[in-house]
Amino acid sequence: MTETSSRLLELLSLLQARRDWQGFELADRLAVSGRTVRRDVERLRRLGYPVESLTGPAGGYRLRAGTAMPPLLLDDEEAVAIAVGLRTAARASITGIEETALRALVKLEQVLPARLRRRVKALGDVTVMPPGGGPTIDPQQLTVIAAACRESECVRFAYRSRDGAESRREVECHSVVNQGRRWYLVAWDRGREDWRTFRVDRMERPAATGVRFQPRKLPAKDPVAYVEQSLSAAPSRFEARITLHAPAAEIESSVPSYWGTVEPIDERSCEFRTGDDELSWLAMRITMIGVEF
Amino acid sequence: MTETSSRLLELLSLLQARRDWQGFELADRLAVSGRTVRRDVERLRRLGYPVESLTGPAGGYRLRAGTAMPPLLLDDEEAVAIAVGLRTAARASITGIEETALRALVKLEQVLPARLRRRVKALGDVTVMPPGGGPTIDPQQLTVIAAACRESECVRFAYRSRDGAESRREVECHSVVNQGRRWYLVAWDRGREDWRTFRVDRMERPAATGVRFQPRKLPAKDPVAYVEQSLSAAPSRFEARITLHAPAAEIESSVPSYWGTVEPIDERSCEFRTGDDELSWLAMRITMIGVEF
DNA sequence: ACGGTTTAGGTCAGGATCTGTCCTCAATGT
DNA sequence: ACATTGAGGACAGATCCTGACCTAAACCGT
Repeated sequence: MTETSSRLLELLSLLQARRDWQGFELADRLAVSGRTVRRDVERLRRLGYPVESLTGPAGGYRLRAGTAMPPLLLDDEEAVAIAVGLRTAARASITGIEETALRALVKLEQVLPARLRRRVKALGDVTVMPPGGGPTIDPQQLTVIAAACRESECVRFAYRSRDGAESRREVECHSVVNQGRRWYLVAWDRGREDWRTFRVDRMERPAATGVRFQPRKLPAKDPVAYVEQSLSAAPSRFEARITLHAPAAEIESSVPSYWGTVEPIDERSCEFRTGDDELSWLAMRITMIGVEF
Repeated sequence: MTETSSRLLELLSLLQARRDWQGFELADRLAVSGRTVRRDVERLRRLGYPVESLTGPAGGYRLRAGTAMPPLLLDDEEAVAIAVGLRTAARASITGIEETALRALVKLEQVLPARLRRRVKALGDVTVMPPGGGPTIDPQQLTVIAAACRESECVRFAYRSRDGAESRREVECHSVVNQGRRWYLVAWDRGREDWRTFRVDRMERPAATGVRFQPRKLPAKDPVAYVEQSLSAAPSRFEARITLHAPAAEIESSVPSYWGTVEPIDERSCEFRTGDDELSWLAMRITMIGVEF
């Protein structure tokens, strides 16, 4: 019955909104008898959501952390906060959860009411970019692409390759990969009839075409490996070999591996090889290592 | 019945995990007949969650964005991503949703399984602080305090006042207020028997005592107003009056109001009054305005 | 130690609901 | 035009839900 299910959801919502509830309060809110509340609590427990209870005065019910995530029942404000938080997390490139944040964001955006989506957008526009700049990535673009990957949908966009040549592409999205501060789309290019990786910040107005496709098998162990191999295949415009006055082991542990390779010279210094298309990024990267060179 | 309710939740979960589903797929996954799936979809619709459907080949079901937020059904990864995103959002002090992010975080942390909480903590520890430093705020502390506010629970902590004096406090939490890059707790100090505001970054090891209290009436319109009035009552150590070479209106719109006050001098310049305890923050604030002075 | 409060849960009866089956209809893409 | 897919009415049997009533157990404050 609709009645019972929605009441269970409402009960869950109440238990998330405040920590402690007494039985009669819940019975009141849900407009049922106390006996039914007890039965509902039992139902929730059977569904795997641990509802604690204490007897005696000052007793009551409380939703504890369990082993599985219960469905999160959010109000408008909270939904907006989560959307904004995820956008910044996906853009941050520091925490190591960008891809998951993106996945969660796609899920959220799918069901985010329009009025809330507007608010998220407004807040996102105000957001200050972290100093240092660099190519900005539009989280909106990212979610469009990630959603297309999830749904096996084709995407059309204009692409500006590294040498500045513009082209129009239509691709079968496979996956989205985050590498340091950059996002890449791994996809089957329908025009070229081959696999390609695209830098998301070089894409212009990506849009899902609505056409579905049968997922193909990627010629690599996983998308991350594929991106890595195509990146190393395409050499950078600038390359650097730097002697760092620090042990190789120390550098290796403190510097992300995709920045470059480290080779020991002696006990107290090592050689660091790296490259980039932008000289300023290269310089910044080296200074951020923070050792003598 | 447990069966029906959990099936509805699972259906909702499936509809969030992928966009398009055919009836027989859902029937298969849920181990019920197609007729029951149709009935379940109808139930969801009656609960306010808009499930679209298309007939014919290539038809199927799809959960659309509606007017209300459906319960979010997250897997472990996504829950961690959201928790981390909210922590950074609460700490960012740039988007204007810090307090709501904190509220959502409290709700999430209440039900976050222990193994996920560990992962969030590990990720949070790695997180790089934004350059510029400043007193760091532990999101963990914030959630403890915010939860105490929500539950009307007392909190005990050691406090280091501005002049360096240490004291132990036990307070009845009223609310948490974000002002620019700072967080304040508005609370009734049980020892002093009066209202106080505490800077969260000056608090040491806050912990809920478990004691509940009857909420008192705050002697101000709202907590934000209270914090503002107690901040202006406690003058800063350094004060500055700066002549800016830009119209007053422009400054007012581009600078947060809590930084200071703006008074026009003539059409092309204005006076900006501000103050802070730390000279370096004051300097940074002025340079961040980004106009001649 | 005791009484009051609060949750736990068994039982019962009547009513409501759910499910699968069967069938017909409508929409849509090939 | 046809095959596919969703919509939904009808039915029968099984199941479940709810409120009422009652007893037990845990717990707090006095």
